[in-house]
Amino acid sequence: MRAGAPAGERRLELGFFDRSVHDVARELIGCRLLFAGCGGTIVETESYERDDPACHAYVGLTERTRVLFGPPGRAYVYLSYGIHSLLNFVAEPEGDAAAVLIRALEPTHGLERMRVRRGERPDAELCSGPGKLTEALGIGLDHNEADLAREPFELSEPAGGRPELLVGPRVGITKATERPWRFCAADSHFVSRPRPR
DNA sequence: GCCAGGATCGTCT
DNA sequence: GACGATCCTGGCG
Repeated sequence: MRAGAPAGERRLELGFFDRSVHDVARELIGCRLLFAGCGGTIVETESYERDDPACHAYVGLTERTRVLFGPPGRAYVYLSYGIHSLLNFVAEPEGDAAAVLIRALEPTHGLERMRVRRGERPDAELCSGPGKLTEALGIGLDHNEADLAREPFELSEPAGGRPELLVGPRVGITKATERPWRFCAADSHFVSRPRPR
């Protein structure tokens, strides 16, 4: 028995990711993401599909985008602005490139370790952004292509019902900014930017 | 509280 | 050689 999933919680199967990336992004809200025992509840995601100028796979198959075209249920980690590692979950059947960017967590597990990695600051800011949460959890480029169904990842369905969602335009991009593919938990105080309304 | 600017490096042209 | 799916700091009010 590891620390983590209490009895009765369902782990996410790889099949969860083998469908529309937008459905995956929506249903990830409220799920729990742990990495080596650190993490919390997913409260903000964005979806990126292949026919989407903001998606890295828009340019086609390259060494960098290979993982996006690969099987669903893998991690896609890349470096943003030369500084921050951003975590994505690959979705849709093999051959269809798409991914969900994990933008924010409500921290619930491994708080002490996350505070050490992030430095002393309010817990509300531990994981309230895509670069922040990878730093808090200790995720880096080394974890690109990692299998999300295996250690050290641990993904599980919401224990209660799914939270109410807010949907709006994506953040921090310059192309296809109008597509409503950002999903937030309606009642969360841990999102990375003002919630859409 | 808000905003402008800089850090830093993998990837593609 | 340019460009980011970001974050933090400092300056100003």
